[in-house]
Amino acid sequence: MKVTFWLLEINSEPRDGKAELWLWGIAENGERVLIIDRNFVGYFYAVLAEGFDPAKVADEIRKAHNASIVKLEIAQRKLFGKSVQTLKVYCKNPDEIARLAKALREVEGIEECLEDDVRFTMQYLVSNNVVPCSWHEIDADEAENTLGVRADKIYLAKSTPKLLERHDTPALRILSFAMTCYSREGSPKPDRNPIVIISTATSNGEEKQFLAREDRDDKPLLEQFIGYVKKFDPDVIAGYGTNTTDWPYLKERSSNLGLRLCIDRACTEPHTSVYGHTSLTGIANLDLADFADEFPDIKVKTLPNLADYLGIMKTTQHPIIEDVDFADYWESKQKRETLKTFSSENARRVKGVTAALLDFAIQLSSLVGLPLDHVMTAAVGFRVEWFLIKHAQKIGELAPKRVEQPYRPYAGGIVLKPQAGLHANVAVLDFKSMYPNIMITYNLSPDTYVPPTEQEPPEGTFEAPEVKHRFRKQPAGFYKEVLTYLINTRNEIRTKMKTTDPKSTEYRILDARQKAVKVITNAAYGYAGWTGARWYRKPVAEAASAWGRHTILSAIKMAEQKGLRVIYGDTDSLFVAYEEKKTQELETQIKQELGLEIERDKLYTRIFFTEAKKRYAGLLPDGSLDIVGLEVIRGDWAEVAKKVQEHVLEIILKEQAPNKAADYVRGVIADLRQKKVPFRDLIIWKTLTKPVEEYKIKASHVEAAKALSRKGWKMTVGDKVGYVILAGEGRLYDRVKPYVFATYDEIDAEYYVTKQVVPAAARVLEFFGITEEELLKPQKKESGARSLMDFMHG
DNA sequence: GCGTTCAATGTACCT
DNA sequence: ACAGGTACATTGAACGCG
Repeated sequence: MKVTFWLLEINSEPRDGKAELWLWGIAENGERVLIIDRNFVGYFYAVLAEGFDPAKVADEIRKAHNASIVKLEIAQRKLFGKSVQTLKVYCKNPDEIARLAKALREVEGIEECLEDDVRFTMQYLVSNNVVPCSWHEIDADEAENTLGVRADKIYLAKSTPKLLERHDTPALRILSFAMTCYSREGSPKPDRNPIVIISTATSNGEEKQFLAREDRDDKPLLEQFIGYVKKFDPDVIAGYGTNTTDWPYLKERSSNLGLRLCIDRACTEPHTSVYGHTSLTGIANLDLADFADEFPDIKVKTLPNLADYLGIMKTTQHPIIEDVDFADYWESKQKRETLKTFSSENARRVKGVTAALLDFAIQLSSLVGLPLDHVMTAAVGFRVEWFLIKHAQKIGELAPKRVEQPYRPYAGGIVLKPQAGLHANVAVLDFKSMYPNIMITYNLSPDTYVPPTEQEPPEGTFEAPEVKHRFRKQPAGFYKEVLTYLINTRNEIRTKMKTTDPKSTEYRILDARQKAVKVITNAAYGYAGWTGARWYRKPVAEAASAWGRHTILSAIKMAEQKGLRVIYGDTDSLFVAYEEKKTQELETQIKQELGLEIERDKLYTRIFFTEAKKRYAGLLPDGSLDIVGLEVIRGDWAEVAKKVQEHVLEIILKEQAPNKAADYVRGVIADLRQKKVPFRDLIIWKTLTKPVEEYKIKASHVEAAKALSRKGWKMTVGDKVGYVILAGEGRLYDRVKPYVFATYDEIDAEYYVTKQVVPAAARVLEFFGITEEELLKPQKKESGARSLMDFMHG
């Protein structure tokens, strides 16, 4: 019979010395189905050296390794665009692939073995064009559920799933949860600290809370939670920080209490898989902490901050409780209620964030071909890479080996020195997807690269400026094909969106899909220059940036010839004193002469530049402020300084009143000294970028991290450490305390005045003749301050 | 021995 | 574990002084 299903998850299971694939899906009628495919045989390619007879080499191999080999095929493939003769070696047991490939590398006539490093499930997906989070049709027989798995129907595959052209998503059952542990000695340890609360919120609107007993016995809690998950039978389980914290904790805690944490659909325990993430058989396990990385605006990546940022739950209205206070809250009768509320709100936050971001994750998964629960944990480079591998398969290109490459940096984009000060009517002209378009235009790709030793091919080459790397004009290279496909696809989606109701589900999915396509498109250049990439070729990235520099420099020349004043520029953007006609002419000329499109992005009513590059603030016609690079948008400055600088910029850009701004700053300084500024505005956050013991110098955030460590808090690389500066003698790093341990009385207000507020304000005001010293003087000084017109350009 | 100078270190940002 | 270009604060050793 024919079964139409949407692929949620995939895993492989050993069976009789072979392996079968389990495809977990949702059928059109809403049934949860497991399709077992026993027909797929894993393989790898043995690339033949030139001049060897494939048949003879194949015979040799058969003789030596007959037991492990199911089938041997002679296959013509491409490697970096070059035609190669290969033997496709099918192995009975996928576990033997790596071993056999290693053995075959020693065989005479075999140059290299490829794709032996692609995991079995991924090989199945890629080679059959089976795509996660997409619909397929398959010919299958229904089988009895003798496996004890949780599925409405089980089928045995009779054919390969056939991908269908549709992008809708079935209604998924989603379980969101949040967990709270009790510990008096820092980070909870599963061998001694109980889980006291687990809160859940499901997609069907149910909310539950599981509590430890009064004696903090959490065995019943765990049993109830496990039972509840089984009963609800989710397709997706979402949480925050679950891969690193919750799942390992739940697993170890269960085991210590003599319980088995079998909540997945095969009734096995969660297993740690590649990328350090947790897999639940038949269920997509989503850790929203991985999603937080998609939002650079969120500086301190916590669940409440993520939910706040997405407008799901404001931290101002639903206050957070710090980890260090959990034990106290649990022990007090009254506070425990607050903690319980906080916990259920966290489950609700998880639910809200999941609802907001799942569309994107699903579309990214279906675009790059990685299963849903892997795609968000995968680093950007791997997302691009899987997309490329999927595409390579379609055109008979082999996935090259990842080869250890020495890191050799190369020149990047050009940044112009800005014309410092205030400007009115400044337009930003941006090159549209500059690097992808350059790669397409000049056919930059590993397979089109012509090394210096090679002769000029008859079809001719594009030669990059400065670096002189050459690329064949024909045929279209791998990157060119992929990027063209991506750009066309995005345009098609965006065209379709124009005729779709913006409130419809379809529109939402299209928008998520075009975003996913954009992410992959924009990451392709970086991928090409990443030494870890399978398709790494330094000249490709180096040529792209060289052409980028050439392009922007040419554009500047053209602008200036037209009398357009260029105020600033960075890599692919030009800031010009806006003149409509000249700007339009420039757009046309650039399109004609450089073959690249530039578009007018923003038009600033006024814009302020410091002397420094990459730092400015502009006022848009709608009255909003765009602040770039300055302290306001940096996560490692105290909030008090950021607020002051933002307000100063607003006064400057909107009212052009530096003295008013200075008075405002003096007011905040006075508040600070009187301790009227909220404590939370004094916290400084910095990331731990390496293990504490590896630092060569004493740094404030490292000292704060050590203090947390001493109290039992586990500090790991990537953690953000929040600390405050205390009054006292000595080096800064000696006057640091994690904010969760500090009281307001200990604070060194003077530090925040002289090292935070004043420098942040002076960064802007110094251009208007107001120095740090003047800001520190209690009274405003009328004389000497010049009129703003003296600072205005044009 | 003490203050000053400056390269090194570290973080976070921009495109 | 996608690229390079940039600003800035703080540390800590070298430096200068005499």
